[in-house]
Parts: sequence; C-alpha cells; structure tokens
Amino acid sequence: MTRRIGIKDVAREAGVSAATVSLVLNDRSSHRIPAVTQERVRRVAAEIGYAPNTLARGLRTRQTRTIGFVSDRIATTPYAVRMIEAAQDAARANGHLLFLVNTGGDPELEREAIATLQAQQVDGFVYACMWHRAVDVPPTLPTGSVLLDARPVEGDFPAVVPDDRGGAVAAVQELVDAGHTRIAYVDIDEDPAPLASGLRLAGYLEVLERAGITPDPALHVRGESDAAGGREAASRVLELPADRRPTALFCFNDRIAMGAYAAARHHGMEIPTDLSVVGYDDQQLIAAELDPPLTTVALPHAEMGRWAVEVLLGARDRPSAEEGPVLMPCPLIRRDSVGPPPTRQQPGRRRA
Amino acid sequence: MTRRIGIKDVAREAGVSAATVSLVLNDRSSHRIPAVTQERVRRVAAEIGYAPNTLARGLRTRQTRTIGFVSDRIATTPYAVRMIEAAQDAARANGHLLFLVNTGGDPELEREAIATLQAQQVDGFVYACMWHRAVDVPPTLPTGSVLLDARPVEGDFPAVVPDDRGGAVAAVQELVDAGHTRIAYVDIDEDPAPLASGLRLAGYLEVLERAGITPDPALHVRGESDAAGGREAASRVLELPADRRPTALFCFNDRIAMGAYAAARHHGMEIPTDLSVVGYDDQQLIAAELDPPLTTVALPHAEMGRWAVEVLLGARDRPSAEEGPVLMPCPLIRRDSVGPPPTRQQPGRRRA
DNA sequence: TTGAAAGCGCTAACAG
DNA sequence: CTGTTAGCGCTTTCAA
Repeated sequence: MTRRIGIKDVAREAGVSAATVSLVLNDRSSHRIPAVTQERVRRVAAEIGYAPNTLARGLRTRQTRTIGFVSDRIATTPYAVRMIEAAQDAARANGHLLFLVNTGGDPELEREAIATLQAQQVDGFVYACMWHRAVDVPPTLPTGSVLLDARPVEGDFPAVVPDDRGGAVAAVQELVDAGHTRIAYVDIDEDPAPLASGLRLAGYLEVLERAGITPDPALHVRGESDAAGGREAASRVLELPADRRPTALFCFNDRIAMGAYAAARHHGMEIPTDLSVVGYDDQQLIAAELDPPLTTVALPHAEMGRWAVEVLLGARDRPSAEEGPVLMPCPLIRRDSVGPPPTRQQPGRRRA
Repeated sequence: MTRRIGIKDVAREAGVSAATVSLVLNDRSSHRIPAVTQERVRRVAAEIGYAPNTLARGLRTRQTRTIGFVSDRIATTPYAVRMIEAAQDAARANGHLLFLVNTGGDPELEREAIATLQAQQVDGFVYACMWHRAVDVPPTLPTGSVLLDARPVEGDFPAVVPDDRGGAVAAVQELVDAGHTRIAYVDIDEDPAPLASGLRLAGYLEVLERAGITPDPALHVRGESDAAGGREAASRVLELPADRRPTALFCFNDRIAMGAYAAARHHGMEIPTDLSVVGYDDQQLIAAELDPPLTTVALPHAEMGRWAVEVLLGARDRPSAEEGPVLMPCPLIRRDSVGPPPTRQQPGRRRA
C-alpha cells in the first residue's frame, strides 16, 4: 500500500507548516488565519485527497469520537433494531461512530467487551438491552455510561425505558372509550415476570379504577409468550359464562394477540364485531398483517436509541440524577381490531 | 479523569524498559526474554491493571483490528439481524471490533461512511445488504472489501449470497416427494423483481422438469409481499377449477404463506390435509407460530455473516476471483404444513 | 538479553 | 499570523 497522505503533504504543497494546516482544517478561530491562506490550504487538501488520521488525532486529543454500544443481543424483534439504527444515526449526526458489540448477556463477555472498547479509547458507552429490564450494571462499566431499555438495579446512570404503564393506560382507555367494561388482560407467563408485565398490569388497573370498573380477577390470565400460549390463555376467558365473558382483550404483546385472534376464530367470534383486541409492541410483521389489522401500542425504540446517544454525547441534557429512568411514551397505534362491545345475546354464533 | 496507566508505568514498576514490556506483552519470541522477567512483567501489568492503548498501537503498526461494516439497513427481519450478530462474533473470535454504519442505501451517505471509516484506519470493509441484491459497489469502497448478501454488478469482490435456487429446489422437491404434481408458485410482485424471485422460480421449474411435470403457467401467480397480497394471490389459484387447482403452494416468503393460510381457510381447506404449503425465509415470528407451523426454507444469515468477516480477515480462503458469489445453502425447515395431496373429490368441503 | 531512540500523524503551547 | 517544538502511547530497529 502506498504511503497515506498526511498533513505534512498538505503543508508542503500549500507552502505552510503542518501546524497551520491543522489550525485551518480544524477551524481554530482563535488563530485568525487570513482567508487566502485558509482557502489555499483547503484547496490543496481537497486536491491531494487529504483525510486526517483519526488515530493520531485521538492519541493526541484523547477524544476518539467513537462510542461503544454494548447490548445483550442485537435484536429479537425487527422493531428493536430501530433502537440501534437510531443510535447510530444520532451518533453520526454528532460526528461519532458506533462500535457494536453484543454479548448475549454473558457477564464474562461484557467485561471483555468493555475492556476492549476502553482500550479503543471510546468516548463513552451505551449499555443496551433488548427488553425493558432491571440490570446489574457490569462493575467495570464507566460512570457516565447511559442505559438503554434498561434501568440499573443500583448505581447512578442515566437510563431510558419505555413507559409501559402509560402505554397500557392508552390501550385500555381506548377499550373503555369504545364502551367496554369487561376487559381481560392476557398477560405473559414468564418467571421472573418481565418488568413490562407488572407495569402494564398497573396501567390496566389504573384505567379500570378510573372508569369505576371493578377488576375481575378471572379476567387476568397468563399464557406463554407466543401465538399458541396466547390462544390458550385467551380461550380460557372466552369460555367463561356469557355474563362474565370479556368483550375486549388487552394482550401483553402482539404475538399473544395473534393467538387471541385464533382463539376468537375458534370460538366463532369476529374481530372487532364480537371481540375487541389490543396488543403491544407493534411488531410490523404481525400487527399490521393480522386480519383485521391489530390496534396496538408501539415501543419507542427509535426515540430511546436516539435519546441514549444524545445524552451520552451531551447533545441533550442529562436527566437529573435521582429521578429514576426516563419514561419514553408508547404511542397507541389505532388499526381495526377495536369496536364497540357487541349488543347482548349473540356471542358465539356460528355463521349467520 | 486520572491519567491512564501506560506501558511506562509497567516498565517502572517491573524495573525494566518500556521496550521490554512491549516485547513481553506481545510475545515477541525473537527476543528471548528470560522467563522470570516475562513473569514479572506480566504480573505487574495485571496488578496495576495495564491495558494497551490501541490507538497508539494502531498508529504505529497501521493495524487497528477494527473492521467497517456498512449496510443499507441494519435489518428488516429479525433473522437478518443474525447476519450482524454472526459478523460481530466472528470479528471478536479474530480479535477484531466492528464499526457499524447503516446508510439507508444513500450513495452520499455511503461515501461519507467509507471515508470516515477509512480515517479510522479500519483494516477492512464488509459491505452488506439486507436482501440478496445486485449492487453498484460504491466507487470508493477499497479493493479487498467483501460483499454480504450482495453480488457486485461489476468489480471483483468476494461476495456471499444465499443459494435461493437451491433452497427453492429443496422446497419444491419436498412437495414432489410428498406426491404433489400440481404445485403453484406464489411469487412476489415487485418491480424490479428481486433476484431471489427469479432464482426461486428457476429452482421451482428445475424440480418440476426433473419430475416430469409440465409447468402450468396458471400456477405461477404474483402478489404483494405481505399477508394480504399472499392471500389474494393464493386465492386466485385456489379458485381454479378442481382439475387445475394446485394441491400445494410454494410461497416466495413466509408472509405470503401467511396470507395463503388465510386464503385456504377462507376456501374451507385445511392445511396440510387439503393443501400443502411451503414458505421461504423462516421468519421466526411467523413461520413457527402459524397454525399449523410452516415448513419453510431458512436463509443462512448467520453463516453468511460469519463467512464475510472470516474471508475479510483471512481466516478463510478467499473464493477464487472469477467464480461469482459464493452460494450459501438454504436449509429446508420441516414443520407441519406439508402432507400428501388430498384424495380426489373432496376439496372445498366445509366442516364434515 | 535489554535499553535507547526514533518515529506513527496529529495537536497545542509558545515563540516570534 | 505562523512556525517550531514537544509530545500522545506504543512498537521496533539498532547498539550495547
């Protein structure tokens, strides 16, 4: 490979010193260099195709304009990927590059990743999870790192997580507003329960209470987090006697909602005529493709990803320390799976 | 921030020179340094928590052990993400780190990304697409870069793409082996047609020919690449007169297959009893969750991702130049949507 | 076997 | 205003 062209080459061609080139190319306005000189330097630099060596610069300035992005997985859903894309876009917008490392959640690998990244002199770390979790932050994670889709079990780190409770409120309120009073929560059955499960439950209960509806424990069911589990769990409430049967389902996620669709079909109910359904996650491959398209709550992955790097780079104010993680709003996405409750006496009909 | 500890600190503590430390820590066997000295240096280094500054090292050695990964998107399907995870894992296995940049396919951004990464002195580039495409490689992409899920329109770059034709062969052969002779290809309707569309068609026709089945043009239909499109397209063949109607569907992708399921249901057909279906992509959120679970063909994302960085880093032989892209096999994933063709005279029955 | 010295390409004081 | 000088932390001849 031929020698890379450096600042000296520019200096020689432009008839100035290397220092001047550096000054010009970095817009050091403190040293008012005459416009003509600047112009000449820039022209020469462009002509001979000069590009700074950021290693050398970083060595000197102790700033690399790179950030370490360590996450458990890259993504499990197509939407979570937005988190990374948005983070990368925000990094670029601020003149930074992202080192991506996924550790599979292995603490040993996390250690190693952090060490490697520190050796690279990254300017900061984003520590990301692909589900809203409470995490034991790796002890070697430097102060000032920011957590993405994760809240620290302990330690004082800026963190951003989805407002799961608020999202649930929006979802259930949508159902209440449509006139429903018997609303089931088809929860996820996982141990330990994900944070989102409890938060969404809280939102669900909050709306019921505000609407003066007494929660019926029989309407809170749990199933495996997939279509089969959702179908099974939804079936349980759909088989309740007519007077206790829900007219609407708030599902923990879209996959469960997908199962709920199957259960409804199996019970001869049509959506949204006989049964309204709201999901969560807005997984494009599911929510939009279900028949009818599913009303659901979107996770603000992109917003969170951007937030994290902007806070890290100081492009956005750090949240005041002791206020807990920032809650990013989860917008309700209205599609066609919510309608008014059916008029009495005709649930469970087969084709007319 | 307190001064970082460097090689000099180790040298001082160990009572040797910086050069010796470097020699020991880098296993320069040419300089046979006595075991005791080595031991002492290593111990001190560990004790005081020395970690090399890779910028300084890179500046000196002109090797950064980083690689630039530029892709159009990060991922559109949850599986494509495996490509990046696998690439990152392979990089780590070879002591490298990945700079991730997604450009949205914007040539201007690509230029910029390549320049920025070059300024970072990356050791090499992976240029990735999220669909199997023929790409105009950006003119500034250095020779030696490797293409991932993309074949160069021109230029000589190592490249790896899925063996779409082979995957289609496996899929359709599965159907033929089950006894089907009237097999439709529910293709994608997109302009320009993705490479995969034609390749899978070729595979489809190849199997038919080998099985002595004359292709019926009416059985090659196209629909939008989503469930609705798949449903609509599948309906068209399902509504053919009984003697021309297919008993099996080979779908361009799993979303279309999902629509085919809906169409089958709508026509009162059960899968796989009345109709067999095979998809493509093995999108976990769809394929495994459909009822019944979908037999499909998996895209070898992880294998391709690993291949790309291994070739880039020389951990695997470069394919000989003029042989075109490497075709990575697409394995058939057998689930429950394929069965023997129905015995005559009872398609379209409603519930018994 | 080890240390001294010379940079890698750049920035930042400090002179002039 | 601009050039000289002195490193950033490491590797690598070369000499001792």
